[in-house]
Amino acid sequence: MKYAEIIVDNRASKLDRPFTYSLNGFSDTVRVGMRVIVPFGNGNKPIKGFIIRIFNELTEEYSVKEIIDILDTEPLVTNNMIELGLWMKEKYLSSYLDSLQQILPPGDYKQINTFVELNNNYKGSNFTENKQKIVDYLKINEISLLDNMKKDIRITNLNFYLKELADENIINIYNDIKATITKKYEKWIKIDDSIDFSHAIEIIGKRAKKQLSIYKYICEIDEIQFNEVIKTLNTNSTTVNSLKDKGLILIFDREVNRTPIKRNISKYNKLTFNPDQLEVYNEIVQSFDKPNKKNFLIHGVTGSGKTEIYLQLVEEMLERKKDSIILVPEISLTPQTIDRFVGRFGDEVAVLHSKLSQGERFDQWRSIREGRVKIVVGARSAIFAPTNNLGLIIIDEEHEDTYKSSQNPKYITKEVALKRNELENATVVLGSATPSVETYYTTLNKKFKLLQLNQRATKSNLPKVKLIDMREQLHLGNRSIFSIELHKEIVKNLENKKQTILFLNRRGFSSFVSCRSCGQVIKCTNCEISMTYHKNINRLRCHYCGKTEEIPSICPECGSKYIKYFGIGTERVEEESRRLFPAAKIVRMDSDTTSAKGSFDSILEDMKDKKIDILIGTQMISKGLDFPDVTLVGIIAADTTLNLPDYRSPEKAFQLITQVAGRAGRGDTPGRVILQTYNPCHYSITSSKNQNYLSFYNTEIKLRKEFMYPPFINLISLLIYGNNYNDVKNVSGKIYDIIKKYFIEKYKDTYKEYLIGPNPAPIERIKNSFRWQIIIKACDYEMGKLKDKLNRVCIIDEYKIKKDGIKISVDINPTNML
DNA sequence: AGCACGCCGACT
DNA sequence: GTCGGCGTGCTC
Repeated sequence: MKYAEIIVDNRASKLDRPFTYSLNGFSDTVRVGMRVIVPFGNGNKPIKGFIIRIFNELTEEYSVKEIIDILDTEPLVTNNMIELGLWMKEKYLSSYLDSLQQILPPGDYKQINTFVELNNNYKGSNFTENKQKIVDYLKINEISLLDNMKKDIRITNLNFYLKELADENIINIYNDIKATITKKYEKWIKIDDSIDFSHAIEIIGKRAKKQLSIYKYICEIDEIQFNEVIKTLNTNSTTVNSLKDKGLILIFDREVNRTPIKRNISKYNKLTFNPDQLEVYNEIVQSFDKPNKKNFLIHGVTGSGKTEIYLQLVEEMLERKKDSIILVPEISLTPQTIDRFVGRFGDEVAVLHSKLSQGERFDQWRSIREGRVKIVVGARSAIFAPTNNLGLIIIDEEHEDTYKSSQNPKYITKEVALKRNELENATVVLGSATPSVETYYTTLNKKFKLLQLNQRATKSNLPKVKLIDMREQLHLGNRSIFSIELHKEIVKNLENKKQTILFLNRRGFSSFVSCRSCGQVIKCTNCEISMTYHKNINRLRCHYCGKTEEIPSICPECGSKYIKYFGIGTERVEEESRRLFPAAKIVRMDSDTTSAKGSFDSILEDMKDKKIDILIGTQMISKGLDFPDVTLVGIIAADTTLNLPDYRSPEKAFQLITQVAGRAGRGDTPGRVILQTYNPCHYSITSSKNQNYLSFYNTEIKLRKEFMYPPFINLISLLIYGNNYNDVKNVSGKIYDIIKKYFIEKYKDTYKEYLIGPNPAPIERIKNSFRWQIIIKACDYEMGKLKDKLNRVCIIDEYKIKKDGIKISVDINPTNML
């Protein structure tokens, strides 16, 4: 007899474990990776399940049920991918379902429905009241979906009565798999013109205020997507539907274009390597033929031509009939990057990025699974691309935060890539101008082979960086956001018809607003975060929950009139630039100006065509952009990232400055960088001035060792959050006490160095949710035991400490500790 | 998370 | 005897 371990499709944490079923009649056809329908629970409700293991002998005695049906004719994914998913579950303490979701095809394209109908030749009457209700319902509705039935007749134990009726042969119950059409249509709304406005207002009535505002809104724009109305007006489908019921709007289906943006991408021709590039390339290619594959880190300065190496490695893979996955951070998944791969390899590339619709994503996934494309370019989740014969994984800009998933499973892409390689015997190549401290450390410890590119590919020199101490500017009487030097350089650049990039890692106009009389800072009422002034909407905005608010004219705390704006954002930089350089063409690029689809691309297009003199932006402009006419980069305030309460902030500051500086002087004219700071002596700043990675690394790694931070130790962050402050605090305390026992045993009275908390998180409240934190420091060898403990305390909730509305997030080696 | 079971109290 | 309400415990 054969049995299968099945993960059942139910999000309850208590059900997140394998259940064993007998395969019985399906033994021959069923395989690991297929979905099945199984009877579950007391009522044997048919639900979906996913097979993760098949075996022959039952080791424990318990009654097993038989599976009802198989949903797939072929496994959805390979065994390797399932193993990868199960590995992630252990590694990052996530649920089975969350981990498997990553490796399964995007979206659920089949649904199971249970139907109920009256038996044609049923006889009988004199039912008890509840049974009569059911029979009456079925007389009207004929074949009914069980789910709908439950909504319509509210009887407790409905299933019990249904079962009795079925046993008495009065009704039939069966389940059916209904293929939901892969999303080709979207719901749209338009106004029914046959009703004039004033009449419509009458129909809506005085009480339905929300409906009125929706109606007015749609009147203005004529046609709009259903979901968009709900999102922008912050309403729900019921409210919108009631307008439909009143006959005022029409809801119709519109076909969605499933082909991802097909622009005319010109051929991107093969470039000739310089000697450095060739050496790196050869070293990697030679390793392909060796039985024990090596992994590599390419540490190459900005503009050293890493992309061309990637391209030719991929080409080599194609010749070997093997697949490649190229990962890039989402923000550098710009048309520029895509163009290079599509321009070189054409239709053989699948591009996976966050702007794809569900259907597009599914199409791409399938074309990879079916072997129609052999190259995948995408953001972090592309590491799960279902390639058939993987040979190479490239992770570009390896140090980027976006390679750490913020949702469960909170995986680290690099680690997943290494695991995939282990399973499929491929090669991993990491690339960065500023490798993460952890990666560099492991590289020096021989986990990767270090390959260096110290020259720019075009032989242009790295830009000269000039450090400006902004405190001195103040002494000189310059209170502008531009130092005298930066101002001079911009003027010079404008005269020479060269392009300038101004970088500031903060959007909005001013970073906070406070009262000069009492010092009160205006904070978001949902989050414990100071609000940012946005001049274009003339309101305050919270960058965490997005809420906007009027600017108070008097201080809400003390009533004084002296409200003042402090700190600068990109909007302010834009305004100052326009004032100082009225003739220049100035464009600001941050998430406020690029929310509309295509605006990002069009700004880059304008930049390329030299329609822009000064580009102002946030992180968004720090990565991957390659414009030969940018000769000046101004970093308005290098300190913004430096002062965050996170052990990684010096590293992030160094990386950001180096990356931004690298945008300058990529063409023939040498580049200049003006770096304005209030901390000119900080090692992050001085190292980035000289673009000296090693000097930064050597200082940083010493500090990490001294203060016990990764890579010398693992950090585990437990975040306990919920709307009730006391519950959050109490649950945090209880968790802490349980873990404390474990740590005291081990470390006696020094345990507080390894178990920190429970404390309010640096951001105490987000969207009205209170947040407490426990930080654990753990060595590699004790991770297994500790994770098991955490799993039982926080996830399975063995000690029954969870409360309704309280959630716990476990993050193994988080990148974001706020 | 459902769902059934068991117990209790209300209503008939 | 029948039903609803609520607490508890289980799901291969």
